[in-house]
Amino acid sequence: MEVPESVEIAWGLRERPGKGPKRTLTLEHIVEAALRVGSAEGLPAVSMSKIAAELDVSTMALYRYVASKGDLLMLITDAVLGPPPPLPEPGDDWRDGVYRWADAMRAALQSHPWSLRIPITGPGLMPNHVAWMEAGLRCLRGTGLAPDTKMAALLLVNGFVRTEVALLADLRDAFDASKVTEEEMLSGYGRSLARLIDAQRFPEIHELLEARAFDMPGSGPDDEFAFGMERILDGLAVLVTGKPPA
Amino acid sequence: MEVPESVEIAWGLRERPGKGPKRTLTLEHIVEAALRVGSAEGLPAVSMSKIAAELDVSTMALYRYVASKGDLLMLITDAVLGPPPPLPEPGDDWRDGVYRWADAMRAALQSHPWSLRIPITGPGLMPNHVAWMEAGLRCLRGTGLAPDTKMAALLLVNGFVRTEVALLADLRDAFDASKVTEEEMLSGYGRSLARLIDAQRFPEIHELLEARAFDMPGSGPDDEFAFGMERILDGLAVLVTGKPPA
DNA sequence: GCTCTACTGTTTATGGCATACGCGGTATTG
DNA sequence: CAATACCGCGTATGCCATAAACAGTAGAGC
Repeated sequence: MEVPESVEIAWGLRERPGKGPKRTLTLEHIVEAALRVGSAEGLPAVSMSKIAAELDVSTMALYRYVASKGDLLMLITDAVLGPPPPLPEPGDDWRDGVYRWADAMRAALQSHPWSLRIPITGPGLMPNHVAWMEAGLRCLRGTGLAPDTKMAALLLVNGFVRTEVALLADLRDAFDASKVTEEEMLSGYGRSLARLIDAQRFPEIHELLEARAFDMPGSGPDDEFAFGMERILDGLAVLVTGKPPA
Repeated sequence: MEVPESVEIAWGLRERPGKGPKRTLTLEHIVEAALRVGSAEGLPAVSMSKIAAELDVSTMALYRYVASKGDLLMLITDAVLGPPPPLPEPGDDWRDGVYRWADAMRAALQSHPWSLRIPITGPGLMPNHVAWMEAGLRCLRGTGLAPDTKMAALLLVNGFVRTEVALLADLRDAFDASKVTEEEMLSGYGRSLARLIDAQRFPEIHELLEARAFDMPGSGPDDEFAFGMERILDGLAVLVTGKPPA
């Protein structure tokens, strides 16, 4: 019944009676400006004033296009996601399909990591969100899973991708601020831990530190993403075939 | 090297020279007050003024205890998590252990869901965070996984739990606002989707809606959590034993 | 053509926020 | 007793989102 206004606008369900003066902006221009601000200065800088300044327009002008800042943020999340990757061919392996789907999502989010700090206010109803959902479901077509199981599986993957990108981005700019190279990010965390922990109370972590688990250069963010995805896909494979994934 | 100040305080590494007047507050009192405000009015209401008012103290007094609001938010996330559940016995099944670990975390987060909107600013260094990590590692002791693999596994589970609780909380208060019962939450989403979608462009979602996947009362949030956990655990089991999980 | 009217972008105002700064007071240390 | 170092507070600054009132503009109907 009550779909938020910005959602209806995004789907083109609101027609404008062309009465008054011509509009100087479009929703797309506004969202683009917001993306520029966010990329340059992070989410806290994404204020109505900054966006308006970017467009050489007064702050309040934006409210002719958007009902509230929250609505604009919803539009931003949709724009960041962008359209989903091409759909898989009918004969393709579902595993490859889901992996590619997740990886494409990762790439999209990673190009605007600050946007992950936007508080989610509900399940996605925006066009790109729905299109991604459709694409994900298509990847799972051959699995024979029940419809709600497919949804749950996609939610699982989606959550993983978001968490992964957010965590990496946080790590990155936490240690960016400390003028450390990317390679030292993890080892910096290890050293911080080592300073706080004593071996008696935290034997497992101590062991981890002894094993230099945080200094290993071999395991970058890409490997971590691949690791998580393989675990999830293995878990789904058990459900699909009842067999181990070879 | 440079551990944030609030982290050092939380670990008790800052000793106070007892010179001046007695302190009227403690960090714990402040955090408790913040939790009360958050629980009552949500994260946006958690402002320094509101917390100070809750304690009958001026706003600026809080800054004698906390370097910034961000630091206070870190303390809040740690308090919400609380101490981890009891460690598993040496002979226990790792699967049960991890599930219980995740479920305990879910319970902790669910009692303060608003706190999940606090932006994470890096890997956890606070006492409870570290204690939970230790507990999780202990659950994985019998698996024989490599140390960094264990970490990756815990991160995977942790991300899932957080995402799941956050999503559920968002759904809940999105539809709370629309004066709808909890049972109608999902079906309300289904109806919104149905209004926006056409069957040609979104055949898979259309099919999902036809199958009434959003109206099924049988699949509540608990089942969804269990589903995700079982998938992840199955995926890990493949890694641990090289065999399917029965 | 003219007027009406809905729509445009703008200015100004309000109330909230985090926090920098400096004050007078207080309890411990020498 | 005096010095010191810390306490809690009041004030002030500069952001922020957004409500309200305003003057200009262009299409609709005549």
